[in-house]
Amino acid sequence: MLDIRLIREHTDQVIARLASRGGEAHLRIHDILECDKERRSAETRLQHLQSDRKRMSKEIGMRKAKGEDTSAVEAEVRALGDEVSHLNEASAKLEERQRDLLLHLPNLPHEGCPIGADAEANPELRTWGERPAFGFTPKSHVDLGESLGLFDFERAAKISGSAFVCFTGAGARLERALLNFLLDLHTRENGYTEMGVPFVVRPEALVGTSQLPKFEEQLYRCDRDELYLAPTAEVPVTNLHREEIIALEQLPIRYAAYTPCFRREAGSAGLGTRGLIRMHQFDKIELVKITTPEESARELEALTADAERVLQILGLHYRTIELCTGDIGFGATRTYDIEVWAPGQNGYLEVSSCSSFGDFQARRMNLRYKDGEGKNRFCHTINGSGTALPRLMVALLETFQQADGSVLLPAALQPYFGSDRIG
RNA sequence: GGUGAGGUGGCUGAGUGGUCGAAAGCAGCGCUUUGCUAAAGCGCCGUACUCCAAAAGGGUACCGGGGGUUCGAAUCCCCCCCUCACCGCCA
Repeated sequence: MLDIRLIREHTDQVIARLASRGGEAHLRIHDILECDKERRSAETRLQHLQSDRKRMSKEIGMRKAKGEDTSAVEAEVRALGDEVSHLNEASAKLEERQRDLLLHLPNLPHEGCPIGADAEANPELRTWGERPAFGFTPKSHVDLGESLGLFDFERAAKISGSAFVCFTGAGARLERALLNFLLDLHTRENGYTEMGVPFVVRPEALVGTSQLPKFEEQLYRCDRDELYLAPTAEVPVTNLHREEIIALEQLPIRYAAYTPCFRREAGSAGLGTRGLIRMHQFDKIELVKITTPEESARELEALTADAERVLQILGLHYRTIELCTGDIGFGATRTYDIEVWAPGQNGYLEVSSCSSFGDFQARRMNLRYKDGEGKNRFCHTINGSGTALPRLMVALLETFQQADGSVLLPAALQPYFGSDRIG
């Protein structure tokens, strides 16, 4: 959520930066300012009336204590009370409208965020490793999975519908090995605290991290209980500290958490295709940081490096790109995507999206810290996948497949999997 | 799911329908005293919004959340949420 004062005082810059996203968000600024103006004027009038009422009521109290008759004043205040409640209602409505407008407004892209219309304009920042060469035509993970018995899409569809998977035998073990490997890496070597969080969350939490109110159709909802299935661990983990004021010494907070992620993927391209690349449910390790404005840029770089390290240790070729203003997510102010090479797809797959949100989420969830001068300020929040599991598995299987159809696992994974190869 | 107890400022903890944004203590900040430490004394010490060009300074709201009664609610009434305890059910 953007600060209404920022919008009020730097209107032109806000409009310009929102416009750089494309879309129509910047066109709503005018309405928001109008609403703000109306709201403040209503509030001021209301406060004057309340002040009068308060003063007169006190007077009634004092005069009653002296045994004087107060019926005339009481009638006067009663009339005032009606006016107060009307104005109060009007002012509350305006405030709600303003909040709703602000909640639908995306974050401002960071000054350093490259300007561009769409994904085509995302600059590549760096690559690591090289595309593996094969003496044969590399297979897709779908074919490898079939011949090695790693997963079963048909039976998953039988129980849950399309775009779900059932990991079987060695596939299930590989999934579990990856989870443990990733959590151990981030907690033992990269300095994150492991968290095990609920997978089902209240709407407020989703408003906090900005999946709601705008992206409701992407979420699985449990109507009876007003709960949603978490689309990413970002939601439960970042919201752990909502409504809190954190002591400066406790920052930065760094969490790593495993959760399954549930996404309806309404309208997504590629949902119908077979394979592990886009599913309604998938496992992910998420890295979340809560920090100060001063440290947030550095912490984003460090978090991105922590995610990249996963691919380096596994020996997987990848590239890191930065999302341009036209492609960056709703709440993000700056985003790096890490894309791993998948030979069977002959293309890169996004396995991690590392973003800084500035104080955008913190404002929504009222997450603050006490600075050196004892002032309460909004925190900055950062998160990124470290990493998504199915696509990592795709890259592993496709990269390390052998001519005989088996898959040789990287050394770091072998103790977790309990063997050096599949098949 | 049932019953009971409770939710007050950073913490502990008072609070009569009226002058309560809220006693007191602790913690924190500043000053004084002291050779230093300790101690004592005095003062300051919530958040959000809003008015004023800004500062200074006003104002309003907030005692878990939302409604209601009243001229006036932390205090009375209703609904909800949360915490704790016990019971039931259950992995």
